[in-house]
Amino acid sequence: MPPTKTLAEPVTTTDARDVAADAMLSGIQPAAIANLSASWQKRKSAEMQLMLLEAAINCLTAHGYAGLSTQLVAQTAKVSRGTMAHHFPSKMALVAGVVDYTFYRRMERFLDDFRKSRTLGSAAVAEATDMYWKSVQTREYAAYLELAVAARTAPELNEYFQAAAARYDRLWSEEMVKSFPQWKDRWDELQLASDFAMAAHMGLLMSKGPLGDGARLDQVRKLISHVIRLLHSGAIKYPL
Amino acid sequence: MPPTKTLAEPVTTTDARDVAADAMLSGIQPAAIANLSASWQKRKSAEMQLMLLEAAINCLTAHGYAGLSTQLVAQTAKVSRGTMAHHFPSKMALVAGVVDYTFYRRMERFLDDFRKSRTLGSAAVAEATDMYWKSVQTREYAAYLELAVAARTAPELNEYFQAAAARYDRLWSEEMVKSFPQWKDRWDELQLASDFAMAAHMGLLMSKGPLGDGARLDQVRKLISHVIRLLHSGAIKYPL
DNA sequence: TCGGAAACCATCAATTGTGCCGGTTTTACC
DNA sequence: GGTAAAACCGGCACAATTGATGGTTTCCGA
Repeated sequence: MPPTKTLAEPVTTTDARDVAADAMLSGIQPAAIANLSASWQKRKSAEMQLMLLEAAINCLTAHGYAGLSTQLVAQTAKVSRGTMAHHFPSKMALVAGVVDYTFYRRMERFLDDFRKSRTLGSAAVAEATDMYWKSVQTREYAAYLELAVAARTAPELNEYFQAAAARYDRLWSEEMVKSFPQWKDRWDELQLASDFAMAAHMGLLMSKGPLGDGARLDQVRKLISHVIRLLHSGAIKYPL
Repeated sequence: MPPTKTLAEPVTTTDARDVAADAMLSGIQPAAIANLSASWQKRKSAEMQLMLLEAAINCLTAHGYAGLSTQLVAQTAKVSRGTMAHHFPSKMALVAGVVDYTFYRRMERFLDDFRKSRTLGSAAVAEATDMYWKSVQTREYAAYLELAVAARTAPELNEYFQAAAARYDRLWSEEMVKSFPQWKDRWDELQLASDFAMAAHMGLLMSKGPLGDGARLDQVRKLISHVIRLLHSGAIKYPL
């Protein structure tokens, strides 16, 4: 197969793309999603778990980690609390499930958008940056943010979160190398650009309040995008 | 006087600097701090309030907003819960107090450090950036982060937080203009640099976990600093 | 088909958090 | 010097949350 082509080519069918995404994502795929293709009991269980995880994400984005209670999640998912206890024995088990699920969904959604429209050269960098900013404004990312902050002060959650983040980071790195072969020989620089994009966009999201969601926010967004392009073009040479 | 020396020099008196800082900070100074100079009863009340606010900040940094309880704060401050209720009738009143106090302390601490060592030209920009990064790694900033995230999903807190943030932003802008007169005629650019610094450093702090506190983190930090310098030197022209 | 496992639900006990009250000591003011 | 106010303390009642138990229905596999 032609290794340099697999990327620019819009791929033949959506199946092929899904397969590619699955191959990339299989490393962090939650068990519940895999079990969606099993039969009745396992499938029902998987569907229920996904429903509960979705409900938990909704609760997280709406009321924050502080406002997250098992009662609220069960109520949002419209199931009894006893049922939820059957699938997630403790609150921590639920939160851990949300961590894995959120990382997975975030990666999946970004890859889906990113692979759909594939431009070439430096324009691809700008487009990827825009897409990342878009992905940061989703429900899943809001939940991720809550968990990331909560993990800073909750030792048990932190342990689980860090492990998941490390797996996610490894996969993300692979994807970046695969998506930007022009940068392949300058790996450190690509990583720097990626790290910068993540940090800056996260901070930008959190600055939405003070910056007022208007022109100021947009200027910072453009600056971030500009910097990433400068990094890509070699105008900012590495190491600094 | 030799302007390049002011940095190493421990300044004449602390009074002169404090007065300058007070003039700048008086706009957001909490009542409790002002009342520190009153007599007995009012002073005792102010001291108690400050003690409680400090205890609340400690609880916030140690257990997060989700783990913040009035019991824990009272226990940390080593006073009875009834006493705390006398000074802060409700939990919300306490949190509101922490918001004001945190903003004030953050500004005060940065200005204190910043005014102490004053270099000139583009070096001042780099130094200010380093100082800001340092200020982001403090206890007060951790508490601020918790409140900022919590405000995203707690309407009542959000209202209070936004108002405080707006006041803080106004003061910060004045300070920037005063501190970087070279930039005075390019106000939009200075504001952009300031907004970028805030957002990027906040994101960087939150990325400490995934980035592992090592070389990767440091590279991003250097990149941020570099961008701000480019902005200052005019190498990145505005508007973008 | 039949025994067992899994999905599902209602409820209880224990803990914790918040707000509010009465009561005591200390300070301020006339 | 005496009265009122404020600083300070302990405890109660109410609500909310978590984990765990008992019991019913539905589905899988031998």
